[in-house]
Amino acid sequence: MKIVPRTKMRDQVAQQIKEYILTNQLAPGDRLPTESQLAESFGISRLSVREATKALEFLGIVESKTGVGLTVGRIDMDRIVEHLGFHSGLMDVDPEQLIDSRVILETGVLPYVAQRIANDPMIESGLRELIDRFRATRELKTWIALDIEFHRSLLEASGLQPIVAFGDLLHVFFRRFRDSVKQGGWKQGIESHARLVDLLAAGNVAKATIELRNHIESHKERMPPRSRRS
Amino acid sequence: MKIVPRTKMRDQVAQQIKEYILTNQLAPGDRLPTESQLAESFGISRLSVREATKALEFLGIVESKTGVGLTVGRIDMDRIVEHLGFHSGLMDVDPEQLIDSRVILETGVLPYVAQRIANDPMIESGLRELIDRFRATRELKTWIALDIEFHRSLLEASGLQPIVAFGDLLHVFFRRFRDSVKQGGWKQGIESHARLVDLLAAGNVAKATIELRNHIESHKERMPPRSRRS
DNA sequence: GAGGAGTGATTGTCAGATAATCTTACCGAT
DNA sequence: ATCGGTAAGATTATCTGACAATCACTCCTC
Repeated sequence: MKIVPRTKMRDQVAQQIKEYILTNQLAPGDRLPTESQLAESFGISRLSVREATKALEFLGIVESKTGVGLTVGRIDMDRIVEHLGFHSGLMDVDPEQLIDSRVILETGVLPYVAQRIANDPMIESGLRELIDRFRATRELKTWIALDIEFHRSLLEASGLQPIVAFGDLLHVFFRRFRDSVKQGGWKQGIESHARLVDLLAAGNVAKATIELRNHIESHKERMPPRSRRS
Repeated sequence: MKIVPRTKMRDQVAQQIKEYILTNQLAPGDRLPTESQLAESFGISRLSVREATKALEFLGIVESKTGVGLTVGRIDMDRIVEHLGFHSGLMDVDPEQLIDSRVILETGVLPYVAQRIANDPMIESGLRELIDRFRATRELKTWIALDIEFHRSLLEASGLQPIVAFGDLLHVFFRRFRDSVKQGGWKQGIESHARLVDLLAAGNVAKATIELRNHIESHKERMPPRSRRS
């Protein structure tokens, strides 16, 4: 009788590979042992090692190139977000929570954005250029793309990488509702964005916060037909 | 010369499996074709299918049970966070950005927390119980654990699932510096937490925000020995 | 009718082999 | 002597076939 590996073999292997990287202080690009060496050192077949490495490669933790070997992967948030986004159709997050979370992130960065605008005029001109492109467009499709880009640029303007990553993640969940948002305020949105940048450039963070919060929360009214929560 | 399969076989397979789930509108728990069936329908060997499914399983998109088959997986944010957290040792995020991001998340939820405290006394008592345990402990190790739990409970008290998930993610990045934080204010931290709950219970969000911001930012002074940025 | 043994289906793991691709070193031509 | 190409070695990519482990279900027995 064996208390056996409740955890599957490949998970253990994946864990060991990760620990190997950590204990040896490997940096992205560094080489890992070959599949055969790993298999031998772990005392398992090469196939199990492969399944583990393939899974890790899928996550971007390692990279494998034919004829070269395994290397430690570079961070690749996009890849994670892509796969996570797949779940957006499956997981039911309360739409209102998504909006509230967005409010927290975007209004939270405003003080930092205002400060960086004061020190670097390029940031303001970048945002204003986006608004000009807003006013030029007539197509709904491009308008949506610009809207996404604007809000992302806002987060980027804070210089806080983690927040930008969180924003990307949130956005993926939002895609699910994108259709229901389209009928909403259009020109209204443009002017709101413009006012926001004006207020930020003037250093009026308090009013900018109110402006942005109203802008985002205006989505609440026209988003959830109903939420089917258990 | 062939422009041919730039993308590796298993990535194509993984993509096709994901599309299969989408086009057939499968919900978590629904069964997928067997590995053999997938292999045959894709015209490849079962092993390649396996590598794809194993990778997807690693991400939590599918689940496989011996003797049963493949089923569509349920969302598992913890799993993603676990693997993402691994990158924290590799990617060098500016410690100051981590702190700023924390400030945004935790102060951002305070209005929601205050509102929920007003409606549900259980939330306040939960936080106060944590503080009591703070005062009872003498060990640094448990103190750190409690500190983590307190800040997580704060985010949870907002009822915003996405923000809690982001907080978990941030926390993983923080682990790297945990050692350097330990010498910092100890009793000081307890009292700060206590004051925070008092202010929230009184509905004074503005002062609570200031209290929390100061508390978190106090870490800045004793965190970064140096950052080796390229 | 209920419970247990058996059977089939499916995944888990292994071994071995061949193809594709990259690195490196060697060798020849200029 | 230097440059370029080619061949050999190394390593991953993929396939074939097989056997073990586990689970669901049926059927048989009591």
